[in-house]
Amino acid sequence: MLTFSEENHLKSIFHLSSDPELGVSTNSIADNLNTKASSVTEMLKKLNDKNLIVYKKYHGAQLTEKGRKTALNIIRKHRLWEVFLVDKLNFKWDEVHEIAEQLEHIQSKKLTNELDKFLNFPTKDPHGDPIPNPAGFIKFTPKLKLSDLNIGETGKFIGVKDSSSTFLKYLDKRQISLGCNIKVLHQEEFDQSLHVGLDDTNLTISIKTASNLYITKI
Amino acid sequence: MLTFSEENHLKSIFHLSSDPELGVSTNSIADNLNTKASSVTEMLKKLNDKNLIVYKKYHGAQLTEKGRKTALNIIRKHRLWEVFLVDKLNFKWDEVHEIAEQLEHIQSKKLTNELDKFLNFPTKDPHGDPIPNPAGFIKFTPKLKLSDLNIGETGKFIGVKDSSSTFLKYLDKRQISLGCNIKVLHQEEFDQSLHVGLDDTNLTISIKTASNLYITKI
DNA sequence: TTTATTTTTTAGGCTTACCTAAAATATTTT
DNA sequence: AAAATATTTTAGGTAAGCCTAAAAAATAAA
Repeated sequence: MLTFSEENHLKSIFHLSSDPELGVSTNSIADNLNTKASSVTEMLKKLNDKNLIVYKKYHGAQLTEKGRKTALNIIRKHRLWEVFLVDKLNFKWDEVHEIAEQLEHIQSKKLTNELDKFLNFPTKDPHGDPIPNPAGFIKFTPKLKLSDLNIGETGKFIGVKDSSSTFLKYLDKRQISLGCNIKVLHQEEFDQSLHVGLDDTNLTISIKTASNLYITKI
Repeated sequence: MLTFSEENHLKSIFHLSSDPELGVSTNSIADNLNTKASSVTEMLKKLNDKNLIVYKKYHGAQLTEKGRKTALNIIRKHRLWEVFLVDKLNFKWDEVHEIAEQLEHIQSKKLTNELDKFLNFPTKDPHGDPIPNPAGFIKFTPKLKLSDLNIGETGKFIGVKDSSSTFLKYLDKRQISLGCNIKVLHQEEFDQSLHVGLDDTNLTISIKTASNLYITKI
């Protein structure tokens, strides 16, 4: 049985592992968890002793298979609870993260699996992120950003990079919602902002917004 | 914001307060929470400083109005989650307590109230215990035990005193379930065991079992 | 109403998970 | 490759929540 803090560190390492070959740096974990590097160092030693990560002084941390499975189980719970909150309890997609951060630590295999069944085995959370299966398998879809498209191309909006409540609410306001098709019509030279077509309307979005929208080309 | 330990102490004091005039003893709380008296003393001081209880050295603890409201909110969450687990996720009534002990600490007013709505505003948990409303009001029903009935009287089974998984599973096995009517037919002189009528069948139950079944006379 | 027993509190320790400041190591720049 | 900078670790400290053992107070028994 792991503590909340141990679980949070594992989750953090998972999210920060872009290249599984490279170690995740102490500072980046500290940033991610709003703690200090010295606290992280301490925790890395402990997780290493528990065979959840491989940690070499001054060279960051990598998840072991056991650690990865553990992290994915926490992420599975987090995302299932998010689906529950949105689909069953009338929450908006910008309101669920904090609560899921609490719920993800609840220990009960049966609970997780029954919840999964109750929700009809969802494959994505409300932000478009994939939900790992009970065995810890997760299906990644290649992540193209809207800003990567060329003029004239169309993408289907499948996820957000920034999932802050601020950004999510902004998308709501502009009626940009998961699953919609976005066609890049034109790019302003001055500030790189994009004119895009969405359903029957046209709108202008900043390059910053565009680079936070994940899409698949269609 | 209270810690889990603070919340558990408040809940414990609430459950142990038979007479609201009398203080709850340090030892009884320690027993209830599986800790030691010295740990409880420490916590009582802290809860007293936070105006959640009134604590006088050597004279136990009593909840203040604020403490009572806080305790009832935790109990509300606990019981709503129990209903959720049984009604929506196929849990049995003997499987829900441990998980609800975890879920009761989740902080989100909106979550609690939406869950309440989702469950159709239940008034009782799966063991027959009343669910406090959002304002912290709880409706107690007078608790008569089956063992209090006279021969020939009938009671409706409305709750359990002992809610251990062992006892609950035993009741399942004997098909004694919440809401059923039980008529006391005869009492053995030798061991006080009761012959009772339940639906179309007769069965014998020990006096210990009978004194753990709450009923209302009908 | 003393004495014995039980209950509760105090004193002092331990572990976890934080922290700051200083030292050690790694990385980047010149 | 030496110096400057950035990163990471170590050393030492704090608060919460637990513990054991001893002291103090309350309660029960003689």
